[in-house]
Amino acid sequence: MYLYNSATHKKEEFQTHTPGRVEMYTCGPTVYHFAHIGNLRSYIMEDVLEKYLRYAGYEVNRVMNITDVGHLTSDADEGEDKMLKGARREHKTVMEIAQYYTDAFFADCKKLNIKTPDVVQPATGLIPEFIQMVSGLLDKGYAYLAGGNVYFDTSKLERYYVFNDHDEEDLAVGVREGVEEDTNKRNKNDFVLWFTKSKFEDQALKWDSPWGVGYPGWHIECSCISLKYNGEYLDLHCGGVDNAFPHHTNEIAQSESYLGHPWCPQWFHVAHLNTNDGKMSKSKGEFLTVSLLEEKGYDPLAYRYFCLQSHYRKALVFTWENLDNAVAAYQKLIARIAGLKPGGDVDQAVFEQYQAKFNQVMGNDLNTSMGVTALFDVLKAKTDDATKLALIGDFDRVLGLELLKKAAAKREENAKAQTAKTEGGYTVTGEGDPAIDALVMQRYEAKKAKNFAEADRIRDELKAQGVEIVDTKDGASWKRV
RNA sequence: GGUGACAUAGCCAAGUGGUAAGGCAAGAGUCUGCAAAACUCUCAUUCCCCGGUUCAAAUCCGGGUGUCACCUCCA
Repeated sequence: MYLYNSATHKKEEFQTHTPGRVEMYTCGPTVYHFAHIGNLRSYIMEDVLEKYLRYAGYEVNRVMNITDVGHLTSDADEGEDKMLKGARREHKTVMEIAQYYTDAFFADCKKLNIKTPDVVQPATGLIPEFIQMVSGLLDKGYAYLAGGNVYFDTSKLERYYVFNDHDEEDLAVGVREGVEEDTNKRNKNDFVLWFTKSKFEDQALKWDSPWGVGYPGWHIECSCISLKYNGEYLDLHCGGVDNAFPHHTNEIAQSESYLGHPWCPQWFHVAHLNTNDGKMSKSKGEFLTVSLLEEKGYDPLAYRYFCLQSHYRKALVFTWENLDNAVAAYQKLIARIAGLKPGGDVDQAVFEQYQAKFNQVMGNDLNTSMGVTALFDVLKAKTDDATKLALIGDFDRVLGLELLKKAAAKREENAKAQTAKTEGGYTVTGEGDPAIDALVMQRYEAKKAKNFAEADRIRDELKAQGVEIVDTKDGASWKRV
């Protein structure tokens, strides 16, 4: 497969350290609040990537961290810990908050059909390992103590800016009001590995360490968790684009300095979900969650479809109109699949032909938009329904839209309609409610008498009850919607 | 100020040098008393702009412009 690699700025053939096996790491959520649908876009695309890798025959070991400590609102030893902020907002302990939002995160993932990673590791569960790594970096001379904190010395590296061509001189520090430069730092981009001194005194979670009681910096957790569960050679690291600098840059600095050899050659960055005025963000206050979509009557999987229609490396603009567009497309797709008749033999030649095409587009930098198009191509293909259903089921192992399941449910719903009444060649089919059958028949009588006002009145009355009439060739059918 | 990504119809988009896929929306038709649903058809001489290379450019090169992101915590 070919994947765009943000470390080299090129599309490259995907390679693994151990043939056939992918060591994959994905940055997980900071569990101080609900994930918004912009956050979830990344997890959806990573999920599709993981599923495609498995589909393509790789064995995948996917690791994800849960940031439940040490995530400052700023890198400059300033501001508040996000976890603590969340806890204070809700009058709960930090650990209660972490558990609550971790559960909420995975509940959202489930609704979006995002597979839980093979390993999920909360940062607070690995403190001794963090300390060991920080000690190692100090021993090797890559870190220094200043003002009570341990910092990573970026000047010790030959190449620190791996994702872009920053010139240290040009980096703006404290761009935003209220962020002060940390004067303990020797270089502009040095970052904290371990805090013992913080400007806020009531940090809830603290651990003893060789440098005093404190807590880890944000970046160390990902390096350390990956090292523990993926081993010394990581194949693929994923995350949102905003993490490329400084978070991923710092991870590389730490990991390679500690290990003494190259660490992860391939980086997969997902672009943001934007609103009309820039990216969706928690710091802006209002944000959309999966629950909110559900409250508004949206199927979370329609949002997944919305994301798949676009490419992961392209900013996607969220508007309700765009989502409605996706909902219509998703529902039509399901309705068309529901119209296919299950059973019968699969035409192997046709199956392989279409499968190869799907494989090719998905293997081309995860072209999900073309992957979705492949579904429509199958529907239009000149082959039998059994083959079409088999292909759709096969593609959906990667796309994760639960197409067969939804189509089967729809088919079942349609089957509930049973012949209820036939009079004078006019057949009313419905879900088995004689009262409604009678009304539909009354409407027919009114139509026959050219009393269209009455006929429309009955249609409106049924609609108010949530019953939809569909006129057919020789009668009418109704269903509850 | 620096760095990076992106720019194709009303919207989401494919396209990786050979003459603009697909989906949604819209319009027309069939059906219908009308509507809905369904089905059929239509819908970019042109790909942000200006140059260049080439028999041939949305695709390659140079120069602009615009949008977004990162340099603060964010997916």
